[in-house]
Amino acid sequence: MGMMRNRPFTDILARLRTAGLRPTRQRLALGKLLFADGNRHVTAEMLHEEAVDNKIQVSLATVYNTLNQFTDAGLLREVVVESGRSYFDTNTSEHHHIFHVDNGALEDLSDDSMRLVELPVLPEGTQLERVDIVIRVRNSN
Amino acid sequence: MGMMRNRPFTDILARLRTAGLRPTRQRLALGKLLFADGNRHVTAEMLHEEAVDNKIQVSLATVYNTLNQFTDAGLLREVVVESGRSYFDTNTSEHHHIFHVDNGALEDLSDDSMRLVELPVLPEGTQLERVDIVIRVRNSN
DNA sequence: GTGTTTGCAAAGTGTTTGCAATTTA
DNA sequence: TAAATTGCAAACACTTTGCAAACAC
Repeated sequence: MGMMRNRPFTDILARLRTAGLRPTRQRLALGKLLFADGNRHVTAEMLHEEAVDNKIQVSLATVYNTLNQFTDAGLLREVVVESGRSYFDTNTSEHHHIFHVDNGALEDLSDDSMRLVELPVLPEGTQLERVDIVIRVRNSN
Repeated sequence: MGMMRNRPFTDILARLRTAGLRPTRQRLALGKLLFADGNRHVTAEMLHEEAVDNKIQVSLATVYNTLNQFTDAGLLREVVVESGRSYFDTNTSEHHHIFHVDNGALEDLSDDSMRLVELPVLPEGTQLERVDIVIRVRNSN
């Protein structure tokens, strides 16, 4: 039972080690914020603000670097919904998104609620990297 | 037959008028580049370069402004495939895209080659704005 | 100790904006 | 001539980078 308490932290330590990233104070703290509470979608700005609010001393540049390193290591996935802002998703499995254009909120979509009938024929000499589906919604009032 | 030659230009003049945009030299020239040859996907930078190559005197700022005005007027549609770069599509009907991650090329997908089984249930209080599907491919060698 | 990571500030992208000069109607 | 548009340069938002100081192992 007591072990449960520490699982997130321990988990992150292991994740970083596996990814070949030194578990520095900043990476551990950011990882804790990112992975402790299930699926999250954050921008660098959002995560930095959250870190500051939690009295974690880390620069915005390091947040950017960390998000990119986590993404390269497969711990995060980048989601493109708006030009000029990068979102990072803690859910790296294949799935799609709902994007709220009014407030910039992004949520996962359970994969089974939606699926493509069939993939189109890909252009000659290309291979599929991934299919991105974004359902864009706005407040209906 | 002779009339065919001028159709694109005349068409653009009419489009601009309908959209309430004064048909200035720059807008007409950019519109001609955009709409003369069927469906195109351009960034501001690309269109500006093309204009310069065609001896059309227009500033990059005006290209940006024009692309935004055309988009607001429904003559273009913005497509988000990469954070940090905006693409504009001359095809404003409902359709999806193939994005070549290696070279940044973007192409339309015929709508019938692909379709969603069903839309997910939208969050309470929201309405659908649009569904964006991007098939990301890379060179397979 | 050695190599890695951090933080800052500076530089880099892509895009928007203020305003005087120009153009359109 | 009145109102809209252009072009430039400056400002912007977001992101990356160079390098000295701090840190991990």
